[in-house]
Amino acid sequence: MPVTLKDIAEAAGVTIATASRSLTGAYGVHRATRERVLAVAERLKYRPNRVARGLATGRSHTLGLVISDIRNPFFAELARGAEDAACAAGCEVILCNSDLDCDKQMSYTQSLLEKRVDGIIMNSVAGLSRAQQQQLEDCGAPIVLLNRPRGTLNFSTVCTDNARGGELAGEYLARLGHRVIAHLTGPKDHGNLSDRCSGFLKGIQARRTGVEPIIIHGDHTFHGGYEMARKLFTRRRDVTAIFAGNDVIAFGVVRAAIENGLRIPDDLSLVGFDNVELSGILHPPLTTVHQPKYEIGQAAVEILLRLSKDTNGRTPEHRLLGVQLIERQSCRSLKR
Amino acid sequence: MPVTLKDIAEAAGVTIATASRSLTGAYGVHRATRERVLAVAERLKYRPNRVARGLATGRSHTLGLVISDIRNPFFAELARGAEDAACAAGCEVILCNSDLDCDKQMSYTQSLLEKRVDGIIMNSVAGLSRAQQQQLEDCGAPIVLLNRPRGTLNFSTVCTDNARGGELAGEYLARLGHRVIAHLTGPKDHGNLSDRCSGFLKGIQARRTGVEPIIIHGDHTFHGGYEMARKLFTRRRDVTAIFAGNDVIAFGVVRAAIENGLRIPDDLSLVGFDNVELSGILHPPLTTVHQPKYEIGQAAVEILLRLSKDTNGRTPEHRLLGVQLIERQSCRSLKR
DNA sequence: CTGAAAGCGCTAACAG
DNA sequence: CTGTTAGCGCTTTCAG
Repeated sequence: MPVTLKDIAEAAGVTIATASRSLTGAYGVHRATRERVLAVAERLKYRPNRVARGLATGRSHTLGLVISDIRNPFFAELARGAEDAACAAGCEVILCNSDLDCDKQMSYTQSLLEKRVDGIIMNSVAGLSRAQQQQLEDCGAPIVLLNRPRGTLNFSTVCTDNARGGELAGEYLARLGHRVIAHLTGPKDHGNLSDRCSGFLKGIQARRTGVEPIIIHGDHTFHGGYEMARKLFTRRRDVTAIFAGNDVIAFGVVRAAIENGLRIPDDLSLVGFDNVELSGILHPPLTTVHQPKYEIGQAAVEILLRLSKDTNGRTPEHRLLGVQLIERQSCRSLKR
Repeated sequence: MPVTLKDIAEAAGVTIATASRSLTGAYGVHRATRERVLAVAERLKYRPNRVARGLATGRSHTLGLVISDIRNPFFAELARGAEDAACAAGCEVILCNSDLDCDKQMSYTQSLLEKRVDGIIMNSVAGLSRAQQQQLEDCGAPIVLLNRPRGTLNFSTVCTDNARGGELAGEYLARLGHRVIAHLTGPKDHGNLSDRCSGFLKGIQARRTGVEPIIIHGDHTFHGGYEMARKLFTRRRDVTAIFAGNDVIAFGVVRAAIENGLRIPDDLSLVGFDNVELSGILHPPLTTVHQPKYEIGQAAVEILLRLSKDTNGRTPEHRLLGVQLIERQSCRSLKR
């Protein structure tokens, strides 16, 4: 049976009120008594019951992290950033894998709210019905989203500048002299990927440079990248560069290229997006747009922590994090 | 202000006791009243406060997962298995990254215990002092370890059969006709890796086959693999095969091989361990020992859940999960 | 500065 | 079958 506040109060010859005050470091306790209490607590190896404390204070010092899948290295890195930031602030993080399934997302958030978490980080609410989104908005706990949703929702957001990232990739390939550039991306309505796509179109400046963009939609997975690339190779042998919507798609492209006897970068230039750890390891090392994944997680937690303090004025906060083109060895210039 | 049990009791014209009984589905409630309560709860969108429930019942329906780093794909997969199993049982998982730092490990478990988690999954307690280990043993909550510690500790364990995995790798390479085989592994005292090493030595059956094993210790990371391989290549040009202690080490070997102009599998055969997703994507696809990562996570949660029920007879449970050699294209036979 | 007492929201005997 | 009554362990007024 764990030792409780009552135990240490008795042992120290005070009431549990002063014991509590001493332990929580509140003002208004004689120094001597506080030290006495602390000593007893130490001796008895007292461990406060945070469940009880949570019930009394209404704050659980716990955050919820609802992502699609922790096995996705992007989210693993993000989760690590979030967890480090939470840990530094004395909070814990509950991990939830939603697979972007609406029902799972809703039931996870429901459970988290029942546990009275101080805030929730979520992938995206794009797939949810309007009613579900509304339900989340007035759930009481602050929520930060990992994309930039259209519409004026009452959520905070942390997101990398996807449009700018796409633009960087487009500019870069156009500058290298590529004139037929394919962009392999995910489904049309995927917020982040769509932003990368429009950024890419802006970046190539087709009117001025005469670059022909080929946009292909598919699964934003390794297999999806592989399939999209395979089809592309049979249809358009004149493509000299590909911008993949993310690194994993790019890896699929690499595989398809190898199978088609295309060499990277000699026959085909390739740019990814994310800069997952693997991208630097792969052969050839992938040129890609770096996304500050760890920092996204950190920022989301910071926002949540701040928001969970002012219970009154909860103005949502929005952060757009910068991107960076990491030039490695998967692209070559077509200019002599 | 969230609606409480009291609210719905009043609205339904019963006491909170019957309300509670109706909601928790306990026996001894008239069907009609139960349904009335349920209807009211539904209408008022009642959400039980699990913190309060936890305080009253002593069970939090929360598990702690203390691993070294979620960015390690091995742990990500394991975490996913654990989370899925927990979710299916109506539990949540708190994620903690310890970096295998003793202090962090202890303070995380401390916090988890203060939150009254129903159980904890831990990487390993090998680095902890005897006193710290003892402290964990009588912490009250069941703990399952992800390795097979020496000594008779009061912990449960879930672990893959590392020795058998090493043996499979050794047998395989010897059978292909390799006669000088290097094993690149981590520090000497790393339980799991040591088991793989001894398994490997058993597998090659040096006495019968005449295989010469070369054991090299280093960092069990990409960089470590790269460094160990580089040194090896300068010292022993007669090595024709390498068994890497894990896939990440193997990736480092691949990189070093490329830089040294060695082709895999033509000039060098390579076997990994773990079968991380990447290993099938890499070029050439890596032959490796498959470890059921997802299942480890699942099994650990199952054990914890079972143990957290019988508060009395808590006999630790030990599970050793099978391994499998996944033959891909990173090895070749030296026999004609 | 410290004690007494009222909750936080829910569960679980124990009566009726 | 339902109500009454104690708590669970801690925080936090409100008095003294």
